[in-house]
Amino acid sequence: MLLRMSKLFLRTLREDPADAEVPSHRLLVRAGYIRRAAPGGYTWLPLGWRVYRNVERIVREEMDAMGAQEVHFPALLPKEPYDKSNRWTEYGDDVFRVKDRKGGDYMLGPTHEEFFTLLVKDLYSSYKDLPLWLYQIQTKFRDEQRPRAGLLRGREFVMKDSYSFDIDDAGLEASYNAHRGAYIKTFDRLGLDYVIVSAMSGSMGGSRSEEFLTPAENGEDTFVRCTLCDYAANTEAVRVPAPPAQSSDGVPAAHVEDTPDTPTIETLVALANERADLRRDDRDWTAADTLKNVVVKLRHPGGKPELLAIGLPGDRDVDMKRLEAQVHPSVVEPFTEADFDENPGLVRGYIGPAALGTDRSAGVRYLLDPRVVEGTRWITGANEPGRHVFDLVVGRDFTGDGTIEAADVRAGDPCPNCHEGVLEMARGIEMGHIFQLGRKFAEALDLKVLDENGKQVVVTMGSYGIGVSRAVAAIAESTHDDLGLSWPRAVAPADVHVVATGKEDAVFAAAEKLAEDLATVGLTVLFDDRRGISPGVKFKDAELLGMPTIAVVGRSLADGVIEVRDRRTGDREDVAVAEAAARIAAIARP
RNA sequence: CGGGGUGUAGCGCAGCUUGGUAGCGCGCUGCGUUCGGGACGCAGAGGUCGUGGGUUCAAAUCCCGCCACCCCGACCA
Repeated sequence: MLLRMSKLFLRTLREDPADAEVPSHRLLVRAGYIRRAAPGGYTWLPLGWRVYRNVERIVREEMDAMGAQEVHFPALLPKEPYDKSNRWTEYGDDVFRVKDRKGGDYMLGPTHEEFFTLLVKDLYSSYKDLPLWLYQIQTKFRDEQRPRAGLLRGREFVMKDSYSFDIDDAGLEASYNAHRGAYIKTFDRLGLDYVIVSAMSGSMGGSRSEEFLTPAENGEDTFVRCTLCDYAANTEAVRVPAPPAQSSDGVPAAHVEDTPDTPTIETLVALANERADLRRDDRDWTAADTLKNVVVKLRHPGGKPELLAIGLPGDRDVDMKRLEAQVHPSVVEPFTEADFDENPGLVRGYIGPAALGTDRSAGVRYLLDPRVVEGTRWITGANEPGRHVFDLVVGRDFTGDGTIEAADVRAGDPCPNCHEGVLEMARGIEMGHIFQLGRKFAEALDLKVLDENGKQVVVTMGSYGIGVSRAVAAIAESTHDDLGLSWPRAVAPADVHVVATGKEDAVFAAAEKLAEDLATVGLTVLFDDRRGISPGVKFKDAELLGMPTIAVVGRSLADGVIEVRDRRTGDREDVAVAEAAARIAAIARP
């Protein structure tokens, strides 16, 4: 394959596009790989499409290699199957909904669990047919609140989604592990650095779930990993280890104190340490001794609002993403000034457990942070302006309706796995997500098969995704340098970039021969055969475009040599003209 | 969803305060020179100034609505 730049549909930009912030977006546009066509939608140009197809091919090869079978669904999907899984409602504003001329409801598929389930139900009915692994590579649509960063978060993107169907949990575990292995091979081949982290299953329900994250400053996912053991998790999935229950023996009875002008945790702690009658003997009070009660509104998919109070140590904040992951598919809304007016039982700044709990007058569900265990003593609001309760003990003086993982996770927190190391935080781009769905969809859509005893058994499913178009951006993000893109060989739009410099016909003839020789042995060659372009421009373009090997035919041809450069390392070697093609082929196909 | 900023030629920007014939650089076309690190001269092409309405003799410029893009925020009791 020979791509002549004199004919290639390509225009590189000398300056960065103004609307692109992250490097992958900036460089893919500047280098002429993609163009924005719609909010959150991009057109692939010839070089970009070649990268995309390489990524897609690798993903497909690994799926085929593991024994999954490729199918292809429409992107335009009717409503009915989603009614049965309740996701027509649960998706809320995140999906594009359209109507046909008769007024029938459709959505542009954001994912396809229901349809895969129905397809299998349509054709299979015996345990002998399982396990079954199906996948597709499909355009998905999601009406993101804020598309950003080019291909990293678009409203239209390509995803490889696959689904496993098994007769029992052991089968699901095996299918899950098979996918996990295939993903490791896929991301290794793509040249992507990645971390496998424990994850929340989100809208899919189900149990075990892991994400493949590519570490990147511009990533949208925050994850933690242990400095000692191999624990890694998305912050949303972190389970805070609950300390052991404590004895409340010797803790004085709860007592209400006047604490004027203490609307915040800081002012409350300061006052408690200043006043002789409140001071602790052994140490100063800290924010961690206070129990903060945060009230939010939950909007359930049907539309019903519910009040939820979260009790957590005063030195922690509620992490909205963690909270939303816990309450999904309900949506969290802030508790506003107007809401306080409507709920006189809740005193702004002084909310305490006495008013909270489903059995109390305010009727607010009250969930506690796991650290707030039986026997711990707290300073908290007394439900009156300017008054707080001291020595309020969990279990003795109040209980919650349950626990919730909504407090923020911080670097330095103890590791939930080994309990010895501490957590460090990093950001990453979600490249893949695998999870065990269990029987949720099969039950909702009635996917059953006969087992060996002739009994109907609900099938258990797994669901596995790779962001194919996102991977192009993630690879660009993690491999570029100051000069431009720098593709791994496996996905580069061409194996080698042959640059002819100068004006001598002999140079262009030699470059032409080299390019053709390389193409003949099966390499894809990007050939800069443009006349009248100064060498500096060609070199800059070659670096921006990022082919892994650059062959310069120019001045040194007079000495019988061609210069071969490695884009990544910058290493240069002079190779005799006669050996150039063989040498380059050896580099490109080691 | 809230706040801020921006929208003028393919790209990057000026012009807007103070309304009066739409500009600069890059890129693009032609001719000539140059030819190993984003060359130069001369001559050109290219814009319903995001969009819809309003004010005005006159709107890129002033007012209102909408759309898009970028950034920040979303609870801290």
